[in-house]
Amino acid sequence: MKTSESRFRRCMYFSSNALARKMERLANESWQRVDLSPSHAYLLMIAIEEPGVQPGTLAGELQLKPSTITRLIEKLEEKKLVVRFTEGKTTNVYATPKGKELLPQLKECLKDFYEGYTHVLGNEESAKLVANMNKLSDELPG
Amino acid sequence: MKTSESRFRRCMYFSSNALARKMERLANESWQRVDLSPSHAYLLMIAIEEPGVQPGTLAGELQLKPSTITRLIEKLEEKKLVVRFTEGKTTNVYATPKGKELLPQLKECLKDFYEGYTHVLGNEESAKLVANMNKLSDELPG
DNA sequence: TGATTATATTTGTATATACAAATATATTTT
DNA sequence: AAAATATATTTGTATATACAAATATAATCA
Repeated sequence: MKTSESRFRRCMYFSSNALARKMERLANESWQRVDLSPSHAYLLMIAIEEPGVQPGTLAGELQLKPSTITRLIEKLEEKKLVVRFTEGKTTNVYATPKGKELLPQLKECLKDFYEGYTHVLGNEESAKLVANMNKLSDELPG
Repeated sequence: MKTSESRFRRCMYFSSNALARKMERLANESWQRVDLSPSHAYLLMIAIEEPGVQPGTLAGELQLKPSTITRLIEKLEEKKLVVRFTEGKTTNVYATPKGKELLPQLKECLKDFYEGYTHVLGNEESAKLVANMNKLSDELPG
């Protein structure tokens, strides 16, 4: 059944969740080539472009909770794609050479992903949709 | 950091996920009064209004996978809010009297939830946003 | 009618994320 | 400088959902 045919087609709860899951699925496919989940891939990209970035900053950029960031970094460390140095209360995250090598592939995946969804609504409409989702997100409590 | 300030503010992956999580949070608050998660509450509402509804139908209406529906029903059965009768390959789900009693409260929660987000963009813009999210969802593969 | 295929549901396991509490350090106040 | 407070991160645990395989039944075909 299509979302637009469900009895809850006017409910943002279902629409936003259904869309997010579709996007998750699409993004997973896009980053499968580098064997990373989308969130891991985005985190790695930031760590490459912003050496020494701290978990708190990553949480802000990725719109995730600090505890989630810790878990993401752990996995990337296991894969030897980033390293973490803790000094005092702060932690700095750096991409390893192995991680940095992935950058061109990561950018390719990103491009594929964007193309995977922008063609549906077109460039302009997609941008508007994202902007409205952001507006709502930002003005909602929490 | 606001979504609109993140370096990925133009990326649907983050926008849709961030919005869905905000909605999840808001919805959880709305249905806390009846001690149900939003998905459980919506499932119960359908079971009340459509006695004997089958898991497959619920999956379509709620935009969730059948396996997820099974898990939701299990929990509602534990709480004695629905019962399930299996005959052959089909299963029918019915709200119990205890479940039916909740209907007025469920509708109240639903109303609160809607009000919780529609005021941000206004009625019309909210409707448009939902419609666009549905359109994208429906036309995406998967 | 027996074999094959299709449909409906459930079960075992995995992923993505969050909440709350714990830890550790830094900053401010008195 | 000691006490109180604030900040950054991690850890233990929980939730929501999905995937893949298993189970069970029904429908179709040969």
